Amino acid sequence: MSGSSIDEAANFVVIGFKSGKYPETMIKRAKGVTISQVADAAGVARSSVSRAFTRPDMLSPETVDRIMKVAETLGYVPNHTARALSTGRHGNIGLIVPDIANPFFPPLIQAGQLEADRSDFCIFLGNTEENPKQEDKLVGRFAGQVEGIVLVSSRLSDERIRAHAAQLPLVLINRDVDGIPRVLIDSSSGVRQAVEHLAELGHRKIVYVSGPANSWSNKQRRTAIRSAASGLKVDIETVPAVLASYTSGRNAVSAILATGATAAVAFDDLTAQGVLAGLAEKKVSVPRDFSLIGCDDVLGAVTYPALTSVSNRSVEAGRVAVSLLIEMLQSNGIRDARYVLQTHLVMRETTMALGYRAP
Amino acid sequence: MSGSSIDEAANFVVIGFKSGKYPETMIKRAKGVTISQVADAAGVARSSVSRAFTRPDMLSPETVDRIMKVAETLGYVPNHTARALSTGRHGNIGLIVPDIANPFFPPLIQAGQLEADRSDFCIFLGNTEENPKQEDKLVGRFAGQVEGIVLVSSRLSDERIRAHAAQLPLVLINRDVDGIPRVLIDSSSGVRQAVEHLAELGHRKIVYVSGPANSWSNKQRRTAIRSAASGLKVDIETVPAVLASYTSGRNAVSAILATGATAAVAFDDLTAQGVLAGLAEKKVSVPRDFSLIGCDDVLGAVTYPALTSVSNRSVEAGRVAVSLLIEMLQSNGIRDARYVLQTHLVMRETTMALGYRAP
DNA sequence: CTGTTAGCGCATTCAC
DNA sequence: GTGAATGCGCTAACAG
Repeated sequence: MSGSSIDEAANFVVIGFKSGKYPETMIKRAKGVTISQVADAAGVARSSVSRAFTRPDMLSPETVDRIMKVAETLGYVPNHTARALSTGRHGNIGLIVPDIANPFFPPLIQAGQLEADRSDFCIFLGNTEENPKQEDKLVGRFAGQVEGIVLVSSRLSDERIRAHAAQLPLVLINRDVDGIPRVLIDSSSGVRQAVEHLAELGHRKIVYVSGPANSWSNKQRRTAIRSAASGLKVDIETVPAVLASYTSGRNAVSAILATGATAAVAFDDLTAQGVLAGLAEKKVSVPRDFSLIGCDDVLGAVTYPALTSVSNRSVEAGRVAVSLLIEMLQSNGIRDARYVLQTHLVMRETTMALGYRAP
Repeated sequence: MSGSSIDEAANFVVIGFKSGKYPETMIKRAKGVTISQVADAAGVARSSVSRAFTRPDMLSPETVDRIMKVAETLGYVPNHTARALSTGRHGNIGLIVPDIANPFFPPLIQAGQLEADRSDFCIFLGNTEENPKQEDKLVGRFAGQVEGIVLVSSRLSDERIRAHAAQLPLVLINRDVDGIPRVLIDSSSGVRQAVEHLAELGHRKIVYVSGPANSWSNKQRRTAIRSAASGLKVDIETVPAVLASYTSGRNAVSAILATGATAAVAFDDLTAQGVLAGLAEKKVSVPRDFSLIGCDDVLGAVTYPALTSVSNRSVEAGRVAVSLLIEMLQSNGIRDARYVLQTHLVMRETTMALGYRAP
């Protein structure tokens, strides 16, 4: 293994391992049948073979048929790379996210993938680990081989984003840069509903368990909560959770209870889940003693008690962004589009009327 | 919008939308600075520019320096596609998974991505939606532009897998096809520990809430549970859950309780979470009245009560598979490797000694 | 309808 | 150490 990185994979067991090559039959890879070989075998010009695959309508049906048959038997498959060099179009788009492991993104990626597939585009996936430098690097690396890029929750500065947009078609998700096509998930609408819901239930003091300070969404949510509360005779207190995570939510519980609030809205579902655990530790029952609402609805339906949360629209965001990008690519036009997806409250089992509590 | 798919995105609001082109400064894309332009500007031959980027050691340091400087100011960036056509290597690998939205895969993808990045490879992501035909299609589409592919939990037949492997380097995860390099996550070791753990706690009747019938992992886990139980004086009953999901777990609860068992091991964490919810509905307290163990450890740490589960090793699997593939690519050799990653029980809060229960 | 001719941008022999 | 030619596999005018 010559000190390869695989060696570092501690704790594995190699059951079978044969070094050396495969038997003759397996090592032989179809080393790329070219268009010329097909042309020769079919007795036509190379361009006809090309046409048979790209514009069959330009050829007589019989010719197409014959070429296809020969291609089939020869095992010819068009070389995507060569085609791309010639046409300048490779049918690939890039999708760059900050953190695949965050449950918010996979559905978005999936939806984007599906949409790309509908137009026969392949997806390059990039994960920036929340690192702007890595993001820059990925965009550069993708640049040569994708026709456009969807940047999700970019951590780049507006300047860098503009710079990249000057190089190739770009669509943004959850980032509002003027002049660059973007789709925004407006969680404020859902957050507002959350506050109204809690107010209706009789809660008069609500705490917002905040998320990462540099997050666009966090800012948006905090603002929305404040503005919603101001018209409703309810007090808002903010408790920071440092990171958007389970543990920080759990750690925030003491501070939350200290405020005397009877309900909380958390920056996201992970944080809410942490709060839930912390509350249980302190024998505070949800929703009987305390109401809790999450955001992004990524865990709500699969945990117990089922978490009331704000919908995320990430599926639509992924779909619309990719669709928008492909449309730009195909029409070769750029449009200053700004889609805003509204969210709403998804009611489940973690909220309850205040009156229910022993007075 | 001419009836584009974006129109179908119900429930969105377009706040700003200007059709037409960008102002001059924005529509002008750097239409690809070529090696020739750099050569001219630097007063050298095209080949020298090429060398400056690929084999700087073949040029005098001053020349390299001058070329690089010119390239920089011109904004030249090597065209990946053209290079690929010329060299036959494009530095891309494909990663195909059945379902990105399943929380089991994202960490695996992330790890693979990270590993690829270390060797400057880009990743094509494919999502098959659990559909073999889609998987076949993706492999074909990728074939022209990746050097190798990692197939995760492939739903393809052994024959199809072999056929693809004859076309390009392939590495399998959780699929045991002889002759194809593969990395397997052996959940049986962890499941065995789970049974032993429950036995030590005094449980004498355990039910296995099974997963999808056609799943390699499900088969493996069920077998492991049986064999572990046989040496420990504990009874195993199997309750099917049809799908590996929250709702099917929730629906299985009646059947589970009907067996008279005092503990359960679920096919995966999602199912376990469903069981947890179903149990709570029936006022059965976990872990006081009933012990529960999940599999894959994807939710355990972020839910309440924290779920005892079997580790998944998906991160290592992704890392090792990609590393293996890249090694194959670079050494141009194929090896019949078979890595088996052992799992173990991760104890949290959903199991408890039977004796604790009121007798 | 189909064949001919040029490149796409780069890496890579060869010479010098 | 550097320049000049050739080709990777394919598409796209341009003729016929």
